[in-house]
Formats: sequence, structure tokens, C-alpha cells
Amino acid sequence: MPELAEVEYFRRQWQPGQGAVVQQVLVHGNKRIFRGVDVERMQAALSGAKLTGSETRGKQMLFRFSGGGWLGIHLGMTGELRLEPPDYKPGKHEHLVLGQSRRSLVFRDPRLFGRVRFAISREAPEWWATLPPAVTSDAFTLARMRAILHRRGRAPLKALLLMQPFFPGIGNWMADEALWQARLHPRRAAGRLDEKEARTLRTVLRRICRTSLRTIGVDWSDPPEGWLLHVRWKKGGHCPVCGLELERAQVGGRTTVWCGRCQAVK
DNA sequence: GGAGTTGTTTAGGA
DNA sequence: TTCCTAAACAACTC
Repeated sequence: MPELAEVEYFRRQWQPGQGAVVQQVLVHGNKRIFRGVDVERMQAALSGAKLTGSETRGKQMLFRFSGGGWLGIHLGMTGELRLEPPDYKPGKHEHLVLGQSRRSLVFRDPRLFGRVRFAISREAPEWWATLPPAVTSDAFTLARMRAILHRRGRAPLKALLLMQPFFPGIGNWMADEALWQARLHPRRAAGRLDEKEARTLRTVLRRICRTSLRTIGVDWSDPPEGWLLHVRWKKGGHCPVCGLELERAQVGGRTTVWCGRCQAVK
């Protein structure tokens, strides 16, 4: 499920726990989810620590704790964060529960594609500090957009937009949405865009990120009418602009939806 | 029962 | 060396 805005939504779910002390840290099972983490050290460090802040970058989340603990969470394909009552006993797919006096902060992920990281340090850990600039940030300039298109010139646009080092937070539906709004065919080679198309793609990407953060990211409300998102899951869905039945095929290894008329190949 | 899934990592070939 | 693709990971729904 989670792309940029969904990740932000889930980060907010733990917001009521900010400022409160974690009394108990429950970890469920073996778990590839915790690969690379010294789980006992994490449990020791977070027990008695206060949750002091959190942020998202792309699909990554970081939770900061008193005592220098940093908890990184990636939701994978099916992860979610939620609140449950105090003394909550984790179910089968609930891998991490931070028990506070008034609530439990729960990380659930049935498919185990998610990932937990942990560090103790003064500054944010290296794997966090080195993440690329947000698509919505000032650093995501037109020059940067052009450089990315040039550097991965042979990649199909759809595959390029899914590369997290370049477009942090963009996932399958956002990539399709952006290409549809920019009227670009998903199989177009990145290096073949002209100046105007590159500018359009950047503008559209930034708007989609900002708008979905203000809707989905806040309360899971719907993005604007007329977005491809509202029809892309339905089989036999039609283009919101021209009404033509949408195309559907694998591009860049992922199911891709586009309009054969509005996004005609050049 | 089989196909498909809003993500990432890795192996292997070009 | 660099870049790209397909498979693997795992559990659920249709």
C-alpha cells in the first residue's frame, strides 16, 4: 500500500505517543523485518525512553527517542502503523509493539517486506542522513530533473520514476498518475524527453506529491476528482480526460496503466 | 487452484 | 564497469 503520502499518514498514527515514555517493547518472531538489528539492544534502549519526534522521507520513517535511540521503519508493500490499547498483545503479523501507559504503538506487516532499523547516536544515523532530496523540495531543481533523465537515458520513464534514489516516495500508482498527467507514455526512454516535457514531468510530480500529502497524508481523504488514481484499479477503466479504455501492461516489471490516446508514443 | 498485488534486493546477462 | 531485467521474498484476495 504505502507510497509517499500513505507513509506520512501512518507516521501520524503514532503521533499521540509523542512525548510519552515507552514502558515495554514487544518483538514478535524471527523476522527478516529486523535484519541487521540487534533486537535485544533495541529493546533495552527503547524501554524507558520517550518518543521525542518523527519524520518521513520518501517511503522511510524515522522515530527519535530520548537517550539517542533512532528507530527507522519502512512499510514495504503491506506495512502499517496503528494505535492499540495499553498492554496490547501482538497478533500474528504484528512485529513490533511499543507499549506506553495510555496506548500501544503497533507496527503490522503481513507480507514481511517491511524493514526496521535501529541506531543509538547523537545525530541521525548515516542511512537516514544520506537519503536523496524530496521531490517537493527546493533542491529538486529542473537541473536535477534533467540530470536524472540524462543519466538513466535508456530506462523507460515508468521504471525511472520508481527508482527511490531519484524520486523518493514515488510508487506504482504515483508513477502512473504522473505520466498520465504529463501525457507521457510509460515506455518512453528517459533520455528522449525534450526540454518542455522534462519541465512538465517535474511540475506534475511535485504537484502530485504535495496534493496527496495534503489529502491522503493527513486523513486518507481522496485526492482531487479527475485523477487517474480513481479509475486505475478497475478493470476496463476509462481515461478521465478522453474516455478511452485504459491500457494495462507490465512496464519496468510493474503493472502499468495508461491512456493510449492521451499518452501516445512519440 | 491460479493469478495478481501501491516494494526492495539480488543475481546474472548485456 | 555500468545498467537493466527477472526472480525472490510472503501472505492475502479475487
